[in-house]
Amino acid sequence: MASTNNEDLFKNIISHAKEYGFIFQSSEIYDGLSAVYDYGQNGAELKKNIRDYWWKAMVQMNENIVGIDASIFMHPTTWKASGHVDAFNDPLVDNKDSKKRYRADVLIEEHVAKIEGKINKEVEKARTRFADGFNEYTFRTTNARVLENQKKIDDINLRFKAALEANDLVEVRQIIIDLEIVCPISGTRNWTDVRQFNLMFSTQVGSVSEESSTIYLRPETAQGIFVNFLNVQKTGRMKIPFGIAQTGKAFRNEIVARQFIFRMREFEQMEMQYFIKPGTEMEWYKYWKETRMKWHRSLGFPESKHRFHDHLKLAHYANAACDIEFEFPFGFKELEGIHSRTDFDLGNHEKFSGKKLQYFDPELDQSYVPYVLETSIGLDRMFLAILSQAYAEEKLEDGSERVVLRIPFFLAPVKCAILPLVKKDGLPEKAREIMNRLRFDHLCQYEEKDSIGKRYRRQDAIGTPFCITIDHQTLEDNTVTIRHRDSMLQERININEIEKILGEKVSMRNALMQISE
RNA sequence: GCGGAAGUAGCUCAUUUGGUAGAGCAUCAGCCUUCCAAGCUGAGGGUGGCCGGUUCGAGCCCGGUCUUCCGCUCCA
Repeated sequence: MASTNNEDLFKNIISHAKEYGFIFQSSEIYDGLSAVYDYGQNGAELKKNIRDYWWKAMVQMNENIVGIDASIFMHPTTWKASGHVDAFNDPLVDNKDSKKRYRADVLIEEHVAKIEGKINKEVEKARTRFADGFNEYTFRTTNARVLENQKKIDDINLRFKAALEANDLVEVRQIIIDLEIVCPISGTRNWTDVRQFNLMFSTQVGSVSEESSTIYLRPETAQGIFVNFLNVQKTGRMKIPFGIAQTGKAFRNEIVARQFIFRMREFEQMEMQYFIKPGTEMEWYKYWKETRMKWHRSLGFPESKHRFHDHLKLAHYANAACDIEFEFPFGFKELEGIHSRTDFDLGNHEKFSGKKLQYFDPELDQSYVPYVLETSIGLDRMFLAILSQAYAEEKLEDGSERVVLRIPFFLAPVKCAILPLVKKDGLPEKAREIMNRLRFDHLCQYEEKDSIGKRYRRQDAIGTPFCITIDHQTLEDNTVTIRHRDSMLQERININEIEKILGEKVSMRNALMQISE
């Protein structure tokens, strides 16, 4: 049972998640559906609590951030404007010998880079030869070998661009063959056809197929915010800088979707788009990097578990971008992205919709398209991060073992278990009384079956922070024991103190205070 | 998608040249009443992932298919 390495550990976490009602595979009775998962009774609670914590940290704690809930269906032009129709298509090609898959555009770009390398070598050689009298510009524009290579590059780029624009995949393959590009692994030119993978799911609107039109399930929630920028700004009388937050499902037809709920075809995002004055983006980029990292750190996990990863290669819409990575059992992986999106999105929506999406800045006495700073976190990934960090297999002093989920108290699915020590002598009745008081504020569980030790372990396994046990002494002096999940220690307290203690311990308040410092 | 491994009860696994499926834990009922899992008695639960082939006979051999895990790749 005990995990000896990270691979075992991850497997055990997955089994634990299923065994205790956190995550089930979708449509399991039909053999499941690849890369789609369902949240069970405890998973749904944990997920909701994470979402709530994010929402409160972003919307409730910031006067200038408001939340919306946009639809999953959007006008198809949205995705032309956002660049997803074009940029989310990767032409892929396999080498039949090495069985490795490559992006066709990357193969061609790398080939071009090689030729550029040749040119640079030529330039450097000349520089040493001519010493002081060397003029790089003249050399680059007159040297025969340089010109020849430069023409090669220009020709390739021209041909490749034309092929992409015409969506001519046969031509893309022909380019690879003509350039005699070989697979770095096998060294052969034995390529399959180039295939296109559209990462957006499409469906039909309209009941009759002839009248229907194709629309997409959104691949990101952000566009629902951009198209509502003016609605919210005007009706909320928002002044720049201000933010719009949203949580919701998004869909991507991943070629390879794996690693449990880390990469799913249907997933939930928590995004906030912060609208700012152009030119201030680096300032806000820095601010939100720090602010979002604080949020992650407020969960009390070891500092070494999080790190920033700055993007060198930027997406089509960004001028600066980084990830907050978390060390999952399978390594450091992206949890949240922070992107400076410039005016790319609003600018394009202006272009495609013909509507002005601008903000009048009274200080500057002029209108502009705001710049956007995005924070985008995967809720399911956050769930997995918390689950894998919380999961612990412990060896106790008496030699026995327990599995405990050390979930931060305020995120735990069940906050408190009410346990009569035995199933008679009026203890169940007393326990029910307490349960009926606590249920107004917290999700509690009442359990009377099995030995008390077994019941404690079951609560540990789902991460319940507190167990209230009613024993014979309770009937005499109105006291109970409260047992702490992490230390397994017990205290005897008066029944009237339970609500206060529990209220303080499981409150989100402490964490929120930590991030607003 | 490609390559490798795997799929038998809710979970972990057994059934060894192919002869019509078993254990522990879990679940449920009853007994016991005990502050950190594994006390006693009994019960339910499987068309062996699915489809097909070989065979008198397939959980076991063969083919296909689905799903999961690992590697390649991408992203939240």
